[in-house]
Amino acid sequence: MDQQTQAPAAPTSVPDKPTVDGLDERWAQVWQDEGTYLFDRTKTREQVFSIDTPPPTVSGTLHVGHVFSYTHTDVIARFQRMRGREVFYPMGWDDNGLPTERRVQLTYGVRVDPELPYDPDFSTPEKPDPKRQVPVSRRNFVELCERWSEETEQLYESLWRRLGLSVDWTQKYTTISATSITAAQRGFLRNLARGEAYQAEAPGLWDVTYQTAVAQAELEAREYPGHFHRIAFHGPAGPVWIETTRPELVPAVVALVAHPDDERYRSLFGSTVRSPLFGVDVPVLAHAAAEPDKGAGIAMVCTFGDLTDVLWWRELDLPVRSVVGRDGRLLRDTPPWLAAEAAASAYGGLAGKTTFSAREAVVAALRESGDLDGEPTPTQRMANFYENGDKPLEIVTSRQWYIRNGGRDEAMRETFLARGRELDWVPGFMKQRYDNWVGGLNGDWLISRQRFSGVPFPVWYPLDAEGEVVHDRPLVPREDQLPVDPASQAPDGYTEDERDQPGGFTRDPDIMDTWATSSLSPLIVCGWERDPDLFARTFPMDMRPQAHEIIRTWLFATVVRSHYEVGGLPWRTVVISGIVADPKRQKMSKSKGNAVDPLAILETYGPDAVRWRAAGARPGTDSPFDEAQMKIGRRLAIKILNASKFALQAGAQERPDRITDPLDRSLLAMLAEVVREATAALDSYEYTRALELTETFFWTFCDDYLELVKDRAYGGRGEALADSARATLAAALSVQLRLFAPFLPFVTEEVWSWWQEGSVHRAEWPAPEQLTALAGAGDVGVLADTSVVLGALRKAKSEAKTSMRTEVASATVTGPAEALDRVRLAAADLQATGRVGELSFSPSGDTLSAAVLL
RNA sequence: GGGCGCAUAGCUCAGCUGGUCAGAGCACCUGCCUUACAAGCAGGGGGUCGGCGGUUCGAGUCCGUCUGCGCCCACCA
Repeated sequence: MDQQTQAPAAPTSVPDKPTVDGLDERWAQVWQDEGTYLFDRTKTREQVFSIDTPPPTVSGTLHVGHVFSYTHTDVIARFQRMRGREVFYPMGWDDNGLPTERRVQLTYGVRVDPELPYDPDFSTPEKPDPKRQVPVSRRNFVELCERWSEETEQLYESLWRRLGLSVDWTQKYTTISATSITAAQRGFLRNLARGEAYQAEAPGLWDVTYQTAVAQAELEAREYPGHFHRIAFHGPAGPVWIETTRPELVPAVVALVAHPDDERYRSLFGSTVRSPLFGVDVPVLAHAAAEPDKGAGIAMVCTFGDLTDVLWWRELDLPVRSVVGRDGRLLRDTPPWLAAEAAASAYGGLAGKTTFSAREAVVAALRESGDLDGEPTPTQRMANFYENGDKPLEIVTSRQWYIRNGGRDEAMRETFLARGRELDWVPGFMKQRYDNWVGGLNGDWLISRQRFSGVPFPVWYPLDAEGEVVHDRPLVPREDQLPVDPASQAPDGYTEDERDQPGGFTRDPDIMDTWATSSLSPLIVCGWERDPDLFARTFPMDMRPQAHEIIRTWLFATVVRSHYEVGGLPWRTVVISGIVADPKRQKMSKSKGNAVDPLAILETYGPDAVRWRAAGARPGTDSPFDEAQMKIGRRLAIKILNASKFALQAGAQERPDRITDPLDRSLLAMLAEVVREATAALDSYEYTRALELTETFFWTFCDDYLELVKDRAYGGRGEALADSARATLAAALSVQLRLFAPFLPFVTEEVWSWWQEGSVHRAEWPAPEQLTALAGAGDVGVLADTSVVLGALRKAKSEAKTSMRTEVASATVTGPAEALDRVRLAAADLQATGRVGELSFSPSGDTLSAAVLL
């Protein structure tokens, strides 16, 4: 215990009218000037608490949901810092990839035309028109992405400073920085060298709007209106009717498939039927994945209409007959299997059409040929969409890069499920999401995107004498050459003039998906391969806070990458935040127009109030946003100012040897228990409980203890008893300010500055042992029972509709003898507070109460 | 269709391993200018803990089941 034994000078800087307004700007500045939250990298791994903060994407805006979840993390960070851990708490911005591109397209009204040359004098359109986007060169576009990112990042940082996040801003990172690119390329090269990354040409989900492949984790199933069409195929024994929602794919048919046990079609298995309009002969096959009660029970397999088609194509060894191109239109050239005159002419009317208008054309032709039975019947079906797209995904065959994640390997999947079990999940049930996702993977992780802004694959390919790309001999840089831009740098052994020449080289055209970079966030921030000393002090990290909707992406991908690079988990604990909904329980989003601007809320109520409300939302629990709640937090902050002012003006002094009064000791015994429980709660990330405990105690402290002790502290019963009260006030205030500090950093810092040295945020977290030592044999029951009697006195006055200053002629306390003994210990304080003339005690019954005569 | 979560006062939520657990805050009502705070203080009313079964001496608290709500995943014939 390092309590002072001499009385310190009386506090002199307590304002007459304390206010919470303006505290945020003042203290944010001080913390920055003093470097209060700078990370001390001389500390060892055991002394460090490291946090893998989610980098918000700069493609959007920060809303109240972000404010809540980042506050949760900050509460933990502040707690750990006060407990003596050196907190490694960097902040990142995700300015990489397609989301940023989308944002830039919309904001500036531009689109990339890779053919255009760079225009150094380009300026964005005055009034962006999403319908008529201005074509710009790739380099101009990437510059616009950077410009957007920088502007947004500054806004984000100022909001976080305003909120009081205790991040070390010197550790800031972005996902498109040279450091991040280097890490992403290094990680990829190592995955490639170890065989964890591979390239394959295969059918995959494709967004025709953005013209890029899309990963399983970015899918979203949505309802999509369509029509069932009943269409005839022609067999030896007459027509075979199938139902389809995609008649435009009839030219791509490769087979009909029914369930092997389906009596209706059993006789057809092995035979051949002819497609309508195009007259292509296709086999009728049996496969267990066919569902007899879906549609007609026999399905038209087109390569490719959906993922089931891909399954049948693979398992039944069917040919590829793609008709939908990357732009979502039917191929302009007539495919070879439609070379016959009638087929070619039928296809001629479809070539170059969108799938939508091709469908209309095919339906008209089928109707005319008599191969359509009845009229199409409307249906709602589920279709896969890219989560940011608005057209259903097509399946297109393309060459892509993958990282093995267990999606095609049972044993590996089990490995990653085991990693999930090693991880400490808060709350525990969120692990289910991870298990569900990993268990349901149906392919490896697609990491390549056919886009412009992002981390390029550090890969070139040789071109043979005919100028054909030799994909199976990729050329890669050495790690010490990273980061590389294969679009402007030539691989070793080649010169730039050999680019795209026969016998020369070409670059890999793709960039990595943003998750391929952000999945390395723990490695990037901890200095993997860049700063081994930092890495040793910070990795594996202690905590990953994140939202539950990105368990399948960010969390899982990070586990995969870390497993490959270091053979272990990237962090010990993941803390999943809930969602902030509007008062009607709708999820907040900008598109719904119900998103609340966090800056306005911060300005109205102050950051402490907003943080208080945020801390009321437990991990993993969704919480409605209710502005009325902010007022309560604000009131708490004001109360802390006023109560502290009173305690200090009453002469609070840290003199532990003076604490002798039973009521004082009772208070400290009670507080010791609060500290014990609050600390345990915070240790297990239950910050809400810690706040509740602290707050409940604080209100008892204000309403009962401060009132009971007022007279004595002012010297009403002599200096010795006054000193006991003053020393108790000092101890209790000091401890409570520290308990509140993680939640209400501004107001606690303000009060701390009135009478203490340094920052409360670098002060030592209170220990229950220190308080129990001060409390001695203090009995929590003394204050508790005295409060009961005080309540009876107040009730009597309240019911008499009279002032609390009213004199009480006499009061008789009744109850169990032990309780009466406890109240006796505080009788003098009770009498002074309640203005009780005659106080008597009469043991009876087992309920403590008081008969009051005004 | 598979999984997870939630259902306790008008509102937002606590109630951990079953026995002072029927609570808190807000809202509401009634009072009080009490020199820390009127953006305050004191007091008060208000719930058969979603329904139905079961285990138990005893169940918001455990089990089953049903209903409703939310989320994650799957679902293009």
